[in-house]
Amino acid sequence: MIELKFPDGQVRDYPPGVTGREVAASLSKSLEKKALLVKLDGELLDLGRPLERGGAVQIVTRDSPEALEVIRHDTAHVLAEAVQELFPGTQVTIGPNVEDGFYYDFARDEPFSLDDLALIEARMRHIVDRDEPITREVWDRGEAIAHFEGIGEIYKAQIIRDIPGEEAITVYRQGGWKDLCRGPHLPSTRHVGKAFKLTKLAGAYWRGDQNNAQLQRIYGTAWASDADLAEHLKRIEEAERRDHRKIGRAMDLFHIQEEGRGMPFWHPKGWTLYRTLENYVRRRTEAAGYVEVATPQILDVSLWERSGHWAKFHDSMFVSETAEGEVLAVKPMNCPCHVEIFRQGQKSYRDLPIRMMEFGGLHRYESSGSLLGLLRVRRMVQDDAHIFCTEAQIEPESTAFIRLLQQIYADLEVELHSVKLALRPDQRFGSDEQWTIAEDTLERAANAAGVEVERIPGEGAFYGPKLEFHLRDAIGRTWQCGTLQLDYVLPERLDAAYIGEDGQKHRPVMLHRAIVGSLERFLGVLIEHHAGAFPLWLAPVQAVVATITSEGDDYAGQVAARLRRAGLRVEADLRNEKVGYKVREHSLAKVPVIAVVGRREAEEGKVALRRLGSDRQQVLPLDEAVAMLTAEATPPDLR
RNA sequence: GCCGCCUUAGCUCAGCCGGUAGAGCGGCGCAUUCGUAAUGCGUAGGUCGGGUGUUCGAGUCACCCAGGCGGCACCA
Repeated sequence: MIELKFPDGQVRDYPPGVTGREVAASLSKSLEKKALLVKLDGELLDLGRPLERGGAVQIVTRDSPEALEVIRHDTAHVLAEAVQELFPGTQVTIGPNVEDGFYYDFARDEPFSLDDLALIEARMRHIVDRDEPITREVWDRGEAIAHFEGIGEIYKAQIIRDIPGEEAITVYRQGGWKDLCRGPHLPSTRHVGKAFKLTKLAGAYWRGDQNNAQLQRIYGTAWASDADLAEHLKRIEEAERRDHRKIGRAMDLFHIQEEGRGMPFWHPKGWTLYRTLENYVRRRTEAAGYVEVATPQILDVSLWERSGHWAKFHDSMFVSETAEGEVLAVKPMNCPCHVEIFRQGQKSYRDLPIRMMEFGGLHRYESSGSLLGLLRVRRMVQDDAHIFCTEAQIEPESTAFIRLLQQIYADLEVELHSVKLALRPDQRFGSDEQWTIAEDTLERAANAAGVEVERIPGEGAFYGPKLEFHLRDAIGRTWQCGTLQLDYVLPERLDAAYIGEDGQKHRPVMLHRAIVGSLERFLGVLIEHHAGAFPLWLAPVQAVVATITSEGDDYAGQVAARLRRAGLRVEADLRNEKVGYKVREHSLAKVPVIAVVGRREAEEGKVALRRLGSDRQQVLPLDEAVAMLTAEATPPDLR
């Protein structure tokens, strides 16, 4: 007998080989009906899988998060079956889950069309209705390869070849259709349900390598219930309305045109926002002990050759040749320039750390397909700084940096999505010991600032590991904004040195760091995060003074002048329009405060304030309103 | 760069099977002075991303190019 322990603490004996289904049935008829999977000691198994040993057992039903993952994965299988029924000759490859859904990559010469998606969805529903039992089989490796090659599934055969020798090869039979899969799966296709939708069509490379064949990826979303699906679709729709490109146009912040792909034109309001952010970051950074510098936009290629960037990145640099035959490269990053400033004169260990900051305008020739609004551009300004320090200063400087970043993100009310630690890449400089120390130092520094990091192998820069601070856009894509990178290489290549306590020359360590990253990208995220409704201190237009009739014009002018003198960005709306119309218009333009003045306010020396998103009014004496708004419009670091 | 889709007035979008373009908002003009998310009337805007082809005739079909979007790849 094997001993199974249930979540409620109950322990029961069962014969070895009992299935999850039988266990569920032994508890209650209704549980047997609802059961989808069984969990044994944390491992999720098919309901029909014989249990050979005892342990903590749990019957998993539709409403559990684990079941949802399996539902999504099974929906991908149903998708694959439907595609192969409809389009014979199409090869299947892989179909993993992603956030909120799944995808499946197919190899087929002819591309799928959007119309095909509807067709495929209909067939998927049909397969769900057919209620095909899903069963697990363990196959011999050689037979499995022969089978999949025999039916022309070369990708599946390839996958089997790459499965480590000790692992079992499992094939799931779904009606008459078979797929190689680790599982687990639902008992039958009926349980997949119909709360799914195919959402997008895309190209994707086999094994993520652009040298390989391009496959066709179909994305879908799947949920445990129709209500969940509907809610998800609604969320997506709402998120799309927060798209910074739409809001940017509606608020007249910026535009991008064909002749300057990836190079935003900032309009007056957008530029006000931009400068407000820039000045805020500048103050916080200076207060943290940085010095600001400015360096050339375009430099002789020899500097980039010395730094090593020319060899590695010249394909993504803008280059110009002069009439005299010099080759100049537009700077893609500031690091070498900062090293050159460091190298001027002689530096002592007493000077370190030197924290050198620049709002550096950069140009990078990013691939055409990667450009995206403000989030991926070819022209950007980074809040770029380099900290030249000693080995011993790396950790405290790193921790201080992360604290500064946390402070700034908190002030801007954005939420950090994740922090990644990009570890040594295959091609790199430096010894393994050096890398181990560098990686561990960054992680310790992060932990000291209360940040948990996610280690990602192979993603580091060639000169050192990096911490990446990721934010999310409206539809959930993540974007690296802040970064902290450890670099032993560039000081060496560009011969940066300081005189140590011992009177000898030493190499400083260089920390590359940015908090908002590129102002363009950060503003893109910020616009989406706030849906254009910025906190008062950031809003490009902070208040509009709106009259009700022309009799309020004089007083409105005085109110606007008072607010402007107090430093607020204010517009007066004296147009001959109904006040309701003005309120609507400025609300749509996301102006945080509308100050309505009519005869009453004029007579009493007051203003009626209306906040964006609220329909209540606050009637205040002008002095009080000015004091209140001024306080609120003060950037967080100046309060 | 690769795959797919899209590209019509300032904006958002409609234009079926090919017969030389419509709406709403916005703009402009006039009237209206009206207390918190759209006052009424009038009026001007486009040759349909660019090009080539098919056709008696193309926004509508085909092809090429460009840009945008969703992915993939890339991201110092």
